Amino acid sequence: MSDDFIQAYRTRAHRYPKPSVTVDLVVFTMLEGDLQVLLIERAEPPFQGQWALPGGFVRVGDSFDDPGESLEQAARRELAEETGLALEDAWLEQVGAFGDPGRDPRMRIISIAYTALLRPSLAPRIGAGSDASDARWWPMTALPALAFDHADILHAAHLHLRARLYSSAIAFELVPESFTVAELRRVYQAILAEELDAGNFRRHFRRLQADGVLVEAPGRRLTPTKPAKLFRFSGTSGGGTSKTG
Amino acid sequence: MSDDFIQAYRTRAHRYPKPSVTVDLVVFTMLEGDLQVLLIERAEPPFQGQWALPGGFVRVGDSFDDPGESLEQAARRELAEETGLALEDAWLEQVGAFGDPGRDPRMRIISIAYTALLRPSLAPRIGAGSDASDARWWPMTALPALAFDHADILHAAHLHLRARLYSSAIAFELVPESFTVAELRRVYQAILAEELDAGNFRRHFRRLQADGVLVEAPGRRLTPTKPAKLFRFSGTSGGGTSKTG
DNA sequence: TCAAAAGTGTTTCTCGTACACCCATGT
DNA sequence: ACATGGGTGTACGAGAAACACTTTTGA
Repeated sequence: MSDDFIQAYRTRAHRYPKPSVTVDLVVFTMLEGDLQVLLIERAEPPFQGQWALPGGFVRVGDSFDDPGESLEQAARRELAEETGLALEDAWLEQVGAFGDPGRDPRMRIISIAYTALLRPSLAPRIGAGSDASDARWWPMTALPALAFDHADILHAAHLHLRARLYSSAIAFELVPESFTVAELRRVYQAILAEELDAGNFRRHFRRLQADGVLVEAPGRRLTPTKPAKLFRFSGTSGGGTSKTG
Repeated sequence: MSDDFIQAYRTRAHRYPKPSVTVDLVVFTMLEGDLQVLLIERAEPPFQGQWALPGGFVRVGDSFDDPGESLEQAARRELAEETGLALEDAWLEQVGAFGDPGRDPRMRIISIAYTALLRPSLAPRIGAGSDASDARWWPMTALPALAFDHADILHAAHLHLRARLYSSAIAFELVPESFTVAELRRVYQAILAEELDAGNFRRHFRRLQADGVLVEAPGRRLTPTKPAKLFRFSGTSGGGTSKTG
């Protein structure tokens, strides 16, 4: 195809106004037995002082040499920037696009939402720790009012997580390297937001063990009462990603 | 918030180049016993002469008076334009966002993919009928090479459909007003791309009937052999939509 | 010794799967 | 009469759910 054609096309396309495109992140972790989300306190209007999902603009690139980044790359970059951690292998999946006019009062912004899971061992290192930080974890059971349409996005992300809990290796992302049956069960309970029968969950656990997904790990976890056996995830996958780019 | 602030923000945001945003449609129907997709033959480069998903730019609106359209509105508008039919109540769900740099060789385009279902009674009215048309139905079992990353999008849409088959009223969208057990089964089979045991499917059907989802309809379907009972979907829902806007 | 959590077992019900079989009809 | 597809019944197994129970520890 000719450069002329490309130029003509671009001119035509530019007649239509373009939206800004951002990625928003719903970062979950397990803290204090609760499923928690990372939120940022907004320092500027609109919604000044309210809490919002972390996120930022997708880098598009304006030259032939700079093609810009993919949506998932943008999400991973934002995740690294917001948490201050190197998280190349974090679990990340796209939730969907949110683009209602008026969702941002300033201008038309279409946001691609991603859900990420942060291992609980890393979670305390962001927010809550440094007092100067405007980022902190919020338990799903006690969320503040959210800016923009972020409550909708968070809700969709939670549904996404729930839907994939049993068909994906999600739960193992929210548990220490070695974990007990009860610890994994508490992750399931936090994601599903309902109690699970300990005995029945044990059988589910057994099946995972029989399938080779889980194997025993050395040592015991000292609990308030009876010490519990330890297991670890034996999956070769380092954390899957989703359909889009 | 002040107009000054908005203006300052917009100026800042405009420093970054913006992508174009489109919606792409994966329109399925049931024709000749096969699941089929609506494709458009490209008249211009790039990918001239190849087949692609229908779609178009999201109307963003550039003034305060014109807020533009939502993503779903854009998808419905394109659906109506491409099919030439009034389809306000068609089943439509978002699949996800596709935004890899280079997916369109001309410029950075982020596309929000939607899946739609078109009743088989309406399907023959577009494509194939008028010889001047560049749109036609393609069976999923014999697809042509697709332009851009549309093969990926189509694949994701098919997965989406499969995943929601049993948890949504999808199948009833692809069947006549009254239908037989075998007709519904063939829809399931087309979507799942696998054979289903007729007897077992009948039991699934029975459950739907017991739950009040399906009710008997008057008359009989004359088949090559034994006439079959007719049923109809008794759902009050006119066709659900999904998470985003 | 008592509470609490780890860990085991049992029973019931539902559902998916496989498969054998009867029934009605056009050719 | 017979092939074809509509329609029915049975038998097995996996797994969800409810729940009673034993074991091991710290306090």
